[in-house]
Formats: sequence, structure tokens, C-alpha cells
Amino acid sequence: MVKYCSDLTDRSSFIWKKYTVSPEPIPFRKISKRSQNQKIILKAAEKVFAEAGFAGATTQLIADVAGLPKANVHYYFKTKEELYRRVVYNIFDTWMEAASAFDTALGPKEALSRYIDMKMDLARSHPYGSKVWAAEIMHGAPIIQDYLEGQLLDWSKDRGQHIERWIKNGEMDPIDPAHLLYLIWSTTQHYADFGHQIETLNGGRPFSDAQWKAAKRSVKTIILKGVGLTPD
Amino acid sequence: MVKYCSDLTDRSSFIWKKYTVSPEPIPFRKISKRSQNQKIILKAAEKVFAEAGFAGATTQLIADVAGLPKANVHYYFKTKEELYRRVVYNIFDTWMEAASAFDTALGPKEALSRYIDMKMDLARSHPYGSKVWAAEIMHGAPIIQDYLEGQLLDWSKDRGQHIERWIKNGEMDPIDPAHLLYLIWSTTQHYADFGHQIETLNGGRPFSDAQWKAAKRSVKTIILKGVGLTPD
DNA sequence: ATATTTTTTGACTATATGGTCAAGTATTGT
DNA sequence: ACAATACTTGACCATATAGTCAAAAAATAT
Repeated sequence: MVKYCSDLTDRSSFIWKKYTVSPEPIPFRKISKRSQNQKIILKAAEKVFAEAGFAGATTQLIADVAGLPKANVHYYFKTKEELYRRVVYNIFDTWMEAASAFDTALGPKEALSRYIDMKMDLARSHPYGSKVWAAEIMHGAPIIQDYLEGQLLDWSKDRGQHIERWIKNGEMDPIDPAHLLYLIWSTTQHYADFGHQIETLNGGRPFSDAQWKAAKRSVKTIILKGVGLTPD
Repeated sequence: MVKYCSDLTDRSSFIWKKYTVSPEPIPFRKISKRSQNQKIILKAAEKVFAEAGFAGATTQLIADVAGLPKANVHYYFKTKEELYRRVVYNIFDTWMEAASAFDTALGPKEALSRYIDMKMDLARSHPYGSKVWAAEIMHGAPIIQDYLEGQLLDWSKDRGQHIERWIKNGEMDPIDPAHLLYLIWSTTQHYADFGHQIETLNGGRPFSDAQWKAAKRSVKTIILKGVGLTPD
């Protein structure tokens, strides 16, 4: 699967190779230190951006969470905005990779089922990224607008056409594909973005493995039946 | 329907009456000016908080949007946090009022159908409030936690019990009520919170009346069929 | 060994912003 | 008319924070 915008680390090593005269092997010790620290900072930033918002996130707090002095954060990421960009790009990449789980070669039941599973897994494994994404969209997608108009639109159109084909073939009930996609996105991401509310209504306790399993099951059941498919 | 936390305006006029000796009629000119300005400020604040987040919202910008000098905003609302509180309380009130549309005296089909309609209407009429709510929850509900644990939990439990009764009576398919509620909340609110993304995928144009109608229809169709009911 | 590059970090600065204040204006009560 | 109260607003201040910098330490190349 193609990585669209992240992996600047690898790219910078590539640039380094390109513009350096030496044909020697990549000094991976340095590269590794760079990418290692960047990874730590990005992870901390994702958490802080998710919990405090872009404006509320201070580089000092990000540094603290990363366990580094603030100046060090600015050494690896020139500005807060650049750091934020990278976080947003990363989650978009992750999601686009997962989007391949919507495999139209399979029938509608399997394709939708696997896609929902994948999105639920991501909601559980990447809750901070999901929240950062939600905030980015809510604020008008100042950073990610190009990707919405490009890759996301392309992907949606493509999957929409497949859904329409399934409908024409009588493999599922007629439904506007766009609304079906929105319903899947919203429902699955809700378990990340509104995790706090769900936890509160769950007696203040986070979901157990069994509860996550039940959640996936419930979501799949309603959606599949909702479009005329028979869940297992 | 009871108002839970807003209407400080009315309450302050009540206090005024209480502690003033005069038995004269309420000087509604002043009160009206107060509540009028507060309303303007609250509306501006809702928009700015939604678009910029709590930390990103400046009192100066709120004042500009409201068309007032900043000091005037602080005259009516001591602190930014107090203003934010009021905005959050207002949307919670609005939603709790709408929650009565989930009328369990009706059958499951009518109750769910009307509730979804109501939530979709609110997503359209109160998109800023919805976004502020989403951000509040994503940041751990620092302001509204009490209400989650109180009224929202109570309401959810109550409606959950009714849903379970319907299931026991064979009026709808067995489904965990909590997940059904989450699915309804997430799907409907998505049209507000991710309105920008939806608009982008809609060719950059906001939904027309017809598209909103279609959206409501699609959502209701999938959810009702998803729980074994037959949408009209 | 020594030069060179990369990384670390405390100290510093410029700026933005929440909130205050006092002086003035409008409104209302008597 | 006049006193009292409510509202308006420009100017101001204290603080927080993104970003800089220079000096040193560490790693790497030759």
C-alpha cells in the first residue's frame, strides 16, 4: 500500500543520499536516532493535540510528554504547525491503508463486514489520531483539505460505484452509497472520538475485550441488516 | 420540558426581583437588554468555539463576531470559561429537550423514527453547538462530566429498558440498546460535526433541502431495517 | 587524533491574549 | 430635575507561549 504523505523520515534519508557525494552505506545510526526521536515526539504530539486541541497544545507539554526539553522538539520540527501536519498526515495514511479492507472483489457482505471490523480496530488502536482528525475536520480541514478533495473523494467515488453495482445486481438493498459510507465512518469513529462519553455511560470503565467484540458485532449487525444483507 | 442549566438570564432577573425592595413591575427594558446582548454574545461564542476550539477562541474574536468591544463581552461574562460553560450547557439542554422525541409510549418504529428525525434536524439547525459538544467530550468532558453521569446516564438507562422491553415483546430484533443509541447519536451528529467533509465530498456545496431529506431517509432506513423494523 | 556534523539544552525574546479599570454615557427610578 | 444604577469602551497589564540562539556535548568521518 502506498504511503501518501508520511515517512518524511525515510524521505529525508533519501534526500540525504541523493545530495551527498559519498557512496557509503547510509549512516543509519544517525538516521535511526532522528526517526526514533521523531517517532517519540509524534506520538506525544498526537496525544496532546487530541486532548487539548491545536491551540491548547503547548510545545512545552508535548516536550514533557515526550520526555525531552522543548528546544529539542523544535529542533526536529521547526514549528508547531509542521508537527501538527505530520500527525494529521499520519492518521490519514493509516486510514487510507485500512480503506483497502473495503475490498470490492469480495461481495458486499464481506467487503462491508471487513471494512467495519478494520475501522473498529482502528478506533480502538488509534483513538488519539481519530480525535485529531475529527478536530481537523470540525475546524474546516485547514491542513488536510487537499487530501479530502483528492484521495478521499476518489476513494469514495470508487467504492460508491461498486456499491451501486451491487445494488443493480440485487446483491443488496438500494441505498445512497454516500450515506452508507458516512454511517460507517461516523459509527466506527464514534467509539474513538466519544470514547469518554461511552466510558462514562459504561460505569466509568473502559471497554473490555468482550465489550469491544460485542460492539463490533452490534455495529455490523445493524448496518448489514440495514442494507439488506444477512449478518452471520 | 424542564431547562436544566441555561436561562441564567431569567434566573438573574428572578434574583433581582428577590433582593429588590420595589414591588414594581420588572424593569424589562434593562433585563431585555441584558439577555439580548447575552444572546448575541452566546451565539458568536458558539460559532467561534466550534471553529477554533476553546483555547483557539479569543475573546477578541468572539467580540468581533458579536459586533461589540471586548470589554463588553467581559462585562456580561466574567471569564472565557464561564462563557464556554454557558454554550455547552445550552446545547446539552437543547439535546435533552429533543430527547423527549424518543417517546416510548409510541412503538419502537415511531419512537426511533421521530428521534432520528429530531436529531437530524438539530444537526442541521445547530451545527456549531454539536461541534462544541464533540470537542468537549473529546477533551474529556471537563465541564459537562456531571451531566453525563447524571441526566444523560439516566435517560440512556430509561430508554435502554424500553428498548429491551420491545425486544422481549418481539417488536424488534435483539440488539444491545447502548450500541443502538451510540449508532444513532454518531450518525446524526456526523452530519453536523463532519459537515465540512460531507460538503467537500458533495462537490463543495452544502446540502440542499432535498439532500437533507434524502439523508434523513437513508439514515432512518438503514437503522430501522437494521433493528428489524420496516421503514415506510 | 582531529575535524565535522549532529544533537542537546538552558536562557532569552517578541508577541498574543485574558482580564482589569476607570472614566464616560445612557437608562431608569423618585 | 436629579440620583442611582446599568452599560460602554479605550487603554492598560500580567502572563503564557512559540520560537530563537549560542554554547556545549555527542557522534561520526577522515
